[in-house]
Amino acid sequence: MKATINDVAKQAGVSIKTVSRVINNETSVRQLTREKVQLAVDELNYQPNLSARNLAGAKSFSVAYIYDNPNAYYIIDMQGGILSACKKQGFELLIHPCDAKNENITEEVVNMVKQARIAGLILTPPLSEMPEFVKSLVDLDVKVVRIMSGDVAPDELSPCVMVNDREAAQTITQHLIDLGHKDIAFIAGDAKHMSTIERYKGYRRALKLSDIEFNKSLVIEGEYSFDSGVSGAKQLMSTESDKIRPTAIFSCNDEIAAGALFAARLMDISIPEQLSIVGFENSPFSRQTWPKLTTADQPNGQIAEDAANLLLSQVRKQKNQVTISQYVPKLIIRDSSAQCK
Amino acid sequence: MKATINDVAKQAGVSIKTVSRVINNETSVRQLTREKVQLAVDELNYQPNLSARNLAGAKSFSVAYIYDNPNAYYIIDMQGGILSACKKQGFELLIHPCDAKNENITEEVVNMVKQARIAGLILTPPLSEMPEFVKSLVDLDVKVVRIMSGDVAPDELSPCVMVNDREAAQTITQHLIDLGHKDIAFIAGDAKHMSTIERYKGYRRALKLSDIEFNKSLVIEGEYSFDSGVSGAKQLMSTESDKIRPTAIFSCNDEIAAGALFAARLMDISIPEQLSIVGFENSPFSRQTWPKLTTADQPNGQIAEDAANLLLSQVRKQKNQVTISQYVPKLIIRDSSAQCK
DNA sequence: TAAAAAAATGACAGCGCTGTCAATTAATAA
DNA sequence: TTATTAATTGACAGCGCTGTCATTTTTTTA
Repeated sequence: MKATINDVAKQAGVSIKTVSRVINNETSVRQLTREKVQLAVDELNYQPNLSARNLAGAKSFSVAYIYDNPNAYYIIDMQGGILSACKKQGFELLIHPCDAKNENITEEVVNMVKQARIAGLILTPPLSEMPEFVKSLVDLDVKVVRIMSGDVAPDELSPCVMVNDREAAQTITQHLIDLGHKDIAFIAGDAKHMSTIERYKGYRRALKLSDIEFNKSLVIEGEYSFDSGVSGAKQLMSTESDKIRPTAIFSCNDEIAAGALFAARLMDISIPEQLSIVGFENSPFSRQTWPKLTTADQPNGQIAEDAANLLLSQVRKQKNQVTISQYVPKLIIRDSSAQCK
Repeated sequence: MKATINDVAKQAGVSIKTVSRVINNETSVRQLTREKVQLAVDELNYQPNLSARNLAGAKSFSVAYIYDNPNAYYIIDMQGGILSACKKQGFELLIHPCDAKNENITEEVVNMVKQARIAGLILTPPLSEMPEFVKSLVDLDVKVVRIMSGDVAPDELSPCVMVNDREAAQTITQHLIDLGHKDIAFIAGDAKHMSTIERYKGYRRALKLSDIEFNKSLVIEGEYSFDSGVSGAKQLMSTESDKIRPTAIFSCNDEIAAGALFAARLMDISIPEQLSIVGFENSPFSRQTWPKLTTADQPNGQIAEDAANLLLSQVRKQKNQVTISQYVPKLIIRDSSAQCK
């Protein structure tokens, strides 16, 4: 039924070993031979059997995506991107959801890597931001690529694809400043997340560059949740006598922004007329609020595919082809931000 | 390093074939022998090599989840449930996102099934609701289990796990009726989706059972989107002279409900005082609106695990163990529905 | 032109398991 | 008890591929 390496060898008039060499892109095959084999491969629509390869070979053709993230859209996008890269290169993708807070997570993942003879791993936050965990994996005989928040890799543990939240946050804050806002509040996400820290840094830098005095009372600690946005905005917009009320709020993600939006409405503050609110992430969410959120978008699928390609080139010990290793989320101006009056 | 079947055989003092029999749970192994082998398996923490099994055996240990659904939360839940069942039974899960509207989808999936020697497939809406597509797959040498909306399987093509949207919709409508509502509107999701049809049926039945006259002008055709909710609600609540304005809206899912919620607020209609709005699905979404949505919840992870277990028992040709094959989403009363005044 | 070195190719074992079928052992019938 | 049948076990090939190493062919050097 399905063509095997034997069929190809016969068709091309060479030994199966030569076919193997061609499909593995090894050197030391004459150009002419290579073409003959390639022709047979195409004619028979031959695709090597993954099980056989994994069984016979020293290296494996399986990589895994380990994830723990409450944001399903993020995961799906990432997964799709990784899968796309794997498919193109004839690799198989295993997925492994897990709980970053679980004490035994390292053991769990190490076991799974050994058990399934996994050649490479892709890690996204928060897992990619756990150095001990990453270390344990890198020490294994497995390649790792991390997707992280920041401008450069924080260490040498593994190659990284960076998402420059800082710069994006600076841009989005600048957008508010350009609209004439001076009293710009910041509702933070989980303090432990790199993305929160980076976005905060970008916010601060934008203020500084425009010589706007930083006001600590405008910064609210929070977490990446709707409720955090609600309570944050309430706190910020309360009409206590001596407090500065912001004219704009930078929410650390769209969920927080949505919460802030609602709080505002509860308090009869019209958006964006009386208050500008911006989010971050461009989740589907941000298009379903009213008004639609100004936010920052990152091409998660693309980032993931990039990371996967990077991983696969590692696994195959190819010379690293050029890789864009930093992405800057892009400002998307929608309806929740407006000129400061 | 990792224990193989040979190690186990040596340790247990039997042939590898006998070990194979034990791990495959075949009959015709003496109880005593079975225990000896099991002991060795446990001691060595032996786990059979999937690649070898797939290569050697007639049957494969890979199943796939084919999906096309805009709702990432749904996919992630399903995926998690399936994965959990697979892991427990030593199967491998491949995932395959695809586009149901793609003309070549059948060919694409058939190829992938053949290529990867897949033993079984899980299908969710909308793919599970495409009879031709399902037929093509069933004709292959592959088991299929579908998750669908309805009370009983619509055909004999494959086993199904049913989600009884109709009954749930009836319950949720009844909830509105119990609150004194009589003019209950219905904003539909995509007309092609079984779930829309079923939910509509449930809505109609509830009205009928309470002898409430059905009013066609209270039914709005729509799709599963926020915008559909916005425009639907606007249309329903417009103050044209001769139209009946509903006191409650049944939205076909939470996204529509969120849209309706916003439209209501735009029109200065307070929820739930002047208008009750209910959703369906219990998406994370529904907790992030204000007020929080009354909705119907289905345990997607559980449903998926169920479906996967059903599939695996098929694949392994075991006698079907008992399976719950119908789930009824459960009413969750939150803040968006209240007594009719 | 012959010898040495390098490049290209192939023969073959074996990865860890399952399927087939033969051999052994236990259970039952005569 | 012995013959017959059934239950249990094992020997061995082979799934489709890669790794090793030997062989052949080509290229380079003397």
